[in-house]
Amino acid sequence: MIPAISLSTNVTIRTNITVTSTPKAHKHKRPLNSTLNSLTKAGKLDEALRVIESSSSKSVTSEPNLEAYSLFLHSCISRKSLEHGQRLYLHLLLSRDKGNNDLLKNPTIKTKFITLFSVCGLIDEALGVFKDGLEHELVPESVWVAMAIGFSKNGYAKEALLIYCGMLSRLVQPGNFAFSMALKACADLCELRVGKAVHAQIMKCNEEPDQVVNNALLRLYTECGCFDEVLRVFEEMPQQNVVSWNSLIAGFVHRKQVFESLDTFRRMQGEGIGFSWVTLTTVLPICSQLTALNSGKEIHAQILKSTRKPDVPVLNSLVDMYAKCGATDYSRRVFDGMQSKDLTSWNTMLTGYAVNGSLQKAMEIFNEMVESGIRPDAVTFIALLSGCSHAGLTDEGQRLFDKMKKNYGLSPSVEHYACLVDMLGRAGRIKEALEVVKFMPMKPIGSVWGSLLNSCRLHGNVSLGEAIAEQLFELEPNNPGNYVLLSNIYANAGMWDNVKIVRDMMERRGMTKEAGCSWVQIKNRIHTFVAGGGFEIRNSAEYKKVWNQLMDAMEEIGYVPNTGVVLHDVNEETKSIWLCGHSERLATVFSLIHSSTGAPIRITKNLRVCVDCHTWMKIVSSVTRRVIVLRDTNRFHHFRGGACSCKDYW
DNA sequence: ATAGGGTTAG
Repeated sequence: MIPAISLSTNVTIRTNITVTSTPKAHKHKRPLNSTLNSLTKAGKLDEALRVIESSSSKSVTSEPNLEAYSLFLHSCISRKSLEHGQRLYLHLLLSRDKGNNDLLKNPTIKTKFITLFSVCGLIDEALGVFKDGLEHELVPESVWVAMAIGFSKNGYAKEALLIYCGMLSRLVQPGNFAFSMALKACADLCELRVGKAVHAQIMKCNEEPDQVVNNALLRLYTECGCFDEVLRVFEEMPQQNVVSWNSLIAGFVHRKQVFESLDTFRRMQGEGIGFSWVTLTTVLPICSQLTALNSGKEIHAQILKSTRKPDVPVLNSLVDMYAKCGATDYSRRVFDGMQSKDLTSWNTMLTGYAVNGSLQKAMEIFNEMVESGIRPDAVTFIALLSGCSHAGLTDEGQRLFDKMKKNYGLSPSVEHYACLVDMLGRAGRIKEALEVVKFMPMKPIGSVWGSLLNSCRLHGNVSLGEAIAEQLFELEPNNPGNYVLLSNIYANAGMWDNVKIVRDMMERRGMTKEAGCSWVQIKNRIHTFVAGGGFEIRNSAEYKKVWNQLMDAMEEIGYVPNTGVVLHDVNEETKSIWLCGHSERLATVFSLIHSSTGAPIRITKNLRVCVDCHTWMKIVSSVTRRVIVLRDTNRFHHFRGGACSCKDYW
């Protein structure tokens, strides 16, 4: 923890700045400094230190000069070599005690020590250097900025902002460096009010704000959701660079305007700005979200064409993009080609397999990961546990849950307990699931009750479902999904009166079931279908032809629609007509018409797939001999030859 | 010395 910084404001400000004079030129000094500099430049820091340490034993006048120490410290910072820096610090302290020139007072040296300690994570030490003599000297901007950056980089945005305030209270005039640092701190804290105050100071300042300051403003307003301000700063700044454009894209992502963000990315290419790895790590997750495999592949091609080496985060998001498009083979190829991997790389690959139902492969990745010395974290286990849950591997999942604490020292969070409860409930072991809820060390969150409610639906347990729903309605009164689950339970039991009661309750509370919506990317366009809509397409001759062919083939197989999934009390015929209008079916037929033969069809749905559509898709995959990958809110379904990878367990 | 980033859940 950081000690509270006390920056007393009632300090007499001295007008005469203490300038530390550099040691006077001496005939022995030059050779000493040049040896020191060449040792430092060669990276021989140990030898350099020996020269420094022995210099003081001879005579005062042979002390190395400021530039030599500066260069040495610069090298320590870029190598994050704490040890060498600490030894120099000690040396200077001793030298000061002997009454020599106090170089620790020098702003350049001070700045470098603060930076070194903070890049090494020793923020207390950095603060010590900063505070040393703070009361008695007029400290220039650079030192304040270095300290603030130190706090900021170590995750202490509030402290960074306090440093900025301290600087103002000492009447030190902030420049562009200080402004951008302060804006970053405000952005990290979502401190719009302070951020706007800094913006005002910038406008009043004589110095023109540079590109970095403008970009920091862009991020501040993006983070705080002030999109109008983002657009204004973007338009008004004299020149936008990649970072500015990245902020603009992030701004659209923030507002969930995913199509606009993709358009902005395209515009940026059109204007010859190009992209940076950060651009791609902003855009690739959009492709993941949209299952826009074609766009994702295009970006992959850009990466391959680039002469620069992609960094780990870009490749991680590429692995994720392919996985979210249901193409784990591609993910694996990228993953295997990575020269260095971090924890996220492993988690992403593992999660990709888990959500696509390849739990065996996920376990293989897990074992490889452990063997190569990477410590799994909480995310690793959430992926594994939810994977086990979906695959129905309850025993394996329970073993992992125990192993998590015993072998890896990770105490399970609510989310891990939610997975465990889900796993037991799905397997029909609802009593055990309830026991877990009773004895878990924290209060259950909505998702825990939610998964229990879903288990009641899967296993037709009406009375328990009612009890759980009551809890849930209190906890999450405005989540329509919970009401839909309860009415599903009633509908499956044929209790149509109760279905109506739930529906009326929803209406009274002003809630509507989210409309089913599916989409698919064909070439570069994403086509969206809403349940019961898409009439222009459904009335086309092409659509009718394909639809009728499918219906004939299905009738031959003996498919009968399962109308139980339609929750409204209408006659059987209307119910089956409504089923035909389910969005995933519209998207499927559309894809059959417009995609190239042989290629898998990839559809994404905003809700859970309904039982009847699931059956329907299995048959379509069989009669058309096409692979259909359907991603719903829960998991992936890979339909192939009449069967689904989820083994009807979801 | 200053601005921009990726993974998990019913």
